[in-house]
Amino acid sequence: MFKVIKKQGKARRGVFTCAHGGEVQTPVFMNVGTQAAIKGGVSALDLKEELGTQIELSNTYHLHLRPGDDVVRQLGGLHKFMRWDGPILTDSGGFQVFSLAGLRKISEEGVTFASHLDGHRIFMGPEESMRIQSNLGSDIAMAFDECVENPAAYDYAKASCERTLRWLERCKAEHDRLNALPDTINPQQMLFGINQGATYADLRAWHMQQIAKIDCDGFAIGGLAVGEPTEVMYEIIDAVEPYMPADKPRYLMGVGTPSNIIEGVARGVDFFDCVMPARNARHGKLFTWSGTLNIKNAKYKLDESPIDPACDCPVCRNFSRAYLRHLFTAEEMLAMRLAVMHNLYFYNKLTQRIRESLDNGSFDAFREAYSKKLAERV
RNA sequence: GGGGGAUUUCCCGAGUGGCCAAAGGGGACAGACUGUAAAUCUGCUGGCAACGCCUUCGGUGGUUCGAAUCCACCAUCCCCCA
Repeated sequence: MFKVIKKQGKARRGVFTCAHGGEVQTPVFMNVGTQAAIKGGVSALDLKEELGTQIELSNTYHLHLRPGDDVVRQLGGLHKFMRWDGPILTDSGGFQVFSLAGLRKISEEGVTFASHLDGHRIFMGPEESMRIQSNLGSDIAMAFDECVENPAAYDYAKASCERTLRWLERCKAEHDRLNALPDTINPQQMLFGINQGATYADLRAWHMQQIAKIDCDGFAIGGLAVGEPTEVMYEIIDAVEPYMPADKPRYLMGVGTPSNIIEGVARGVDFFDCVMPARNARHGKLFTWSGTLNIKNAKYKLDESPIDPACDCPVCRNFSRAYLRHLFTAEEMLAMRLAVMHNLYFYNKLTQRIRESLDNGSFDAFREAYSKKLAERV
């Protein structure tokens, strides 16, 4: 269930309702916990109590491998397993078709992976992905797609997105069947379709029109931020957006930087997710309201100020840059935990401020003030 | 007192006549990261008016066209025998 409550240009302020956790305010940034954990030592309790997280995202391929979706099902589903009672979106494994390109083979039926853990063969097609996600009991299941690396040859991109369309039809049928079973973990699980077509506007538009005919609960733009320049990504969003159903949520998968998110909202996107805040945090790159900084830099050795004086996250309220830098230098695991907490809080706060600006009609001013600034170096 | 071994660029440690400003680690410094095979990966680490020059392998003085590498003495440290 999704409702747009306010618009400014193409930007949308909305409310999305899930079986777990009730309402999600959009635009929203989903916090990535691939293996049912936020990397860097952050738990669902931190997400709930400290970081302002609305939705958590986990991964079908990774949880199928370990601990096994059958195990998660026996333990009562992903929500209970990881102690997160808010909404969960599961990615389908389609991204692994891209990220594990050297370890898989694609056919019409689906994809055969060589496990990145031990090399054993795993077959995942649309039906398998839906069954795994049903076992996980997530609130939103993503369709099984092929995420194609950019740049891609036109003919390949065309054949691939045609196949992804056929896969979506199979996903939809299997998803409906699974939701209707009496012992389904989450019978209210929703399904989002995914648009593909590489960097070709005509393929993107055609594909979007086709998948829009299938009764999904939302639609995603996939296959972006995978090699193409940022400007091309924006052009593709602009090319696809007119064909995305206005009454359903739009999700730009795997994106992105704070600026990407602001620009995505300006182009009509409601949902985002990205590993960037967590991964960059683990590597010492932190986001602030005046740009990014690398906390490992020598210049912070004696800096008693917080990471960001304009931030009120638990880390900035308590710890200095000098302390954070020391923790990184000494390779204390607390360094990663604190850094990840700060960056996730920042991203969640970013979308909160975007929502507030949409509520009071000042989104254009917000975009003007921050879109470029957040990409600068402090 | 006698015998043997060692001293290398921030640290450890290769190098025993020219291909050596000197391998390889570490550390330091800096960068990358976009639906997570990432607590990972990359670059850089004597100086300069830099396609070349200058200084540097414990110190001083030699041998040689040429020395971190060979010789002499000195300094410091380690081991063995008294």
